[in-house]
Amino acid sequence: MAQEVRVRFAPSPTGGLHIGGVRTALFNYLFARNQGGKMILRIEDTDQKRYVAGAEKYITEALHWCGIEIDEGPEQGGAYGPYRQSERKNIYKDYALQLVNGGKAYYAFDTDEEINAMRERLKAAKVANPTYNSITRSKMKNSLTLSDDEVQAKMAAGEPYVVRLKVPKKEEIRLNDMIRGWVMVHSSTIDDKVILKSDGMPTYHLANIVDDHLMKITHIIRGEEWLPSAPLHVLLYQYLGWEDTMPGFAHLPLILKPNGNGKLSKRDAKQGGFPIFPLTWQESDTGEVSAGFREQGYLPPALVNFLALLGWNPGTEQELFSMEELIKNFSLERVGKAGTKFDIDKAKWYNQQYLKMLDDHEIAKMIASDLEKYAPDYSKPVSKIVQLMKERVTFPHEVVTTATYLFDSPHTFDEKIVKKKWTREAVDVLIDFKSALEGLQDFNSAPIRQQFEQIVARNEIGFGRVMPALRLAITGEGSGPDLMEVMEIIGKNETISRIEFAINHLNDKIKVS
RNA sequence: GGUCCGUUCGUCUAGGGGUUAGGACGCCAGGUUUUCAUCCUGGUAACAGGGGUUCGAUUCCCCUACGGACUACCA
Repeated sequence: MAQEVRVRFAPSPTGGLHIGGVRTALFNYLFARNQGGKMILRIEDTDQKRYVAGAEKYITEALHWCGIEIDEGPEQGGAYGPYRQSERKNIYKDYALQLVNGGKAYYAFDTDEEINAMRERLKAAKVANPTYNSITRSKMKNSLTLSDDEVQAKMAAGEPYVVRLKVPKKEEIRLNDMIRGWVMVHSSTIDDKVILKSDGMPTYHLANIVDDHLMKITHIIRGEEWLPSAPLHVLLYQYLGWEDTMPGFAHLPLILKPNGNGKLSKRDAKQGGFPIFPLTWQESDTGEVSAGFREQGYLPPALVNFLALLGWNPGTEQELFSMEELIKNFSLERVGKAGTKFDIDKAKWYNQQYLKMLDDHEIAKMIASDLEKYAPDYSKPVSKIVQLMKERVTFPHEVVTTATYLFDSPHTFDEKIVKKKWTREAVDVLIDFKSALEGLQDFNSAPIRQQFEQIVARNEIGFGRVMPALRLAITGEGSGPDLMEVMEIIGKNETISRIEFAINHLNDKIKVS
């Protein structure tokens, strides 16, 4: 029987979850579900200096909002916990020790100053890439150069030390990435990475390998930024004797700036006026707020669909995928290699598509708070407004914000439209139309339209020459949804008084010609 | 600088030794003597460059250019 697929999303709780992280989580999730496997959430909080309170909660909430379900994690528990690395501190130390005892790692006592001095020395000697490595370690203060007694004495004296991996001098390290194929690196280009810090915490490299092994992770799906250190991780698997159960690697392409070069950043989001965080995130120290997709009105399935197609494609011409369809169709083979630019227009398009699929009453629920804000006294059925507006907006709140004239008479009139469309002939028809409305009993869109058509015909004028003026009078704008519906919604009295007001107010602006 | 990864319309991408190089977003035009939006139809627009291999290369190989990531006791 094939082994159960187990993947993990392993963020570091150092702040809000970036959209790239969400996509990584999503791809892990899709792969896991596609394979009938498990999705594990592991919190990588080994750096106490960068720990941000609230970040873990944010991550959990964000994943939940996106519909990414966690099978095992800090909240759910599971057979391989704990799922926070800070709570696993002792485990790592044992493995570090095992590596030292097996001659695969060593203690190092060098201070920052000593390491810097070494780098300066090498730089002066024109060494291309000065690092703590198989060559330089012989000149440093570590358990390879010091006698056992000296090492013991230092440790007994409480001198701080780290554990460094003893990377071989000349060896080829290969790994078969599921997306990129074979990648080969010479060990001489890898430095003797610190695997256990002086505070007793592991670095990413050790913690990652140990946890993935202990948690029986079968596939490591992560961002491309990890590709350069992947060979180091392979080496670690070899040294720990876990090579035969080493997980498969899949390094995802990065998400890049929409225009220009480099990877997507908070700055781009600010400048472009679009979110890159799933939920709004506020920096606890600076108070800086980053907009969230959720708060901007993006629908989770739209974001998920957009993100899934950022780097992956189904190989067909289908564009719209529910989570179930994504799960069914997902495969790592169809993930691209090249970095992808972030295109918010496409995200908006997806949102529009999903918004249209929503029931009116669902949208009505979503805009309740907006309605409260813009029209607290509004008492008519919201479903009418939703019906009228939903096909023309991208975000739920726009149902309210782009049609404020549904709740309040216009305060201003679009100057350009006034200049072009507020004509003598149109105003004359409007006067006629107004008095006709006064006698109209059944004030619904159909009879209103009928009335309007009759008057237009009677005046022997084109529909299009009056309509813009009427719209201007009713809404103050030059464009919008079906006007007859708008008049029905605002009601007879309001309609008449708006037409009246416009005629008086714009009297001296009538276009003659 | 070094190591590694990458490069098809403006963007996301399909394809793959012989194709009118396909789709989507965006943009433009038409349907529309009622605008805007939706919708439908159509249009615009791409194989980074140079060498090979081959009857034939966008596809395979090499080089160059460009882009990206990494190069911490951060993940």
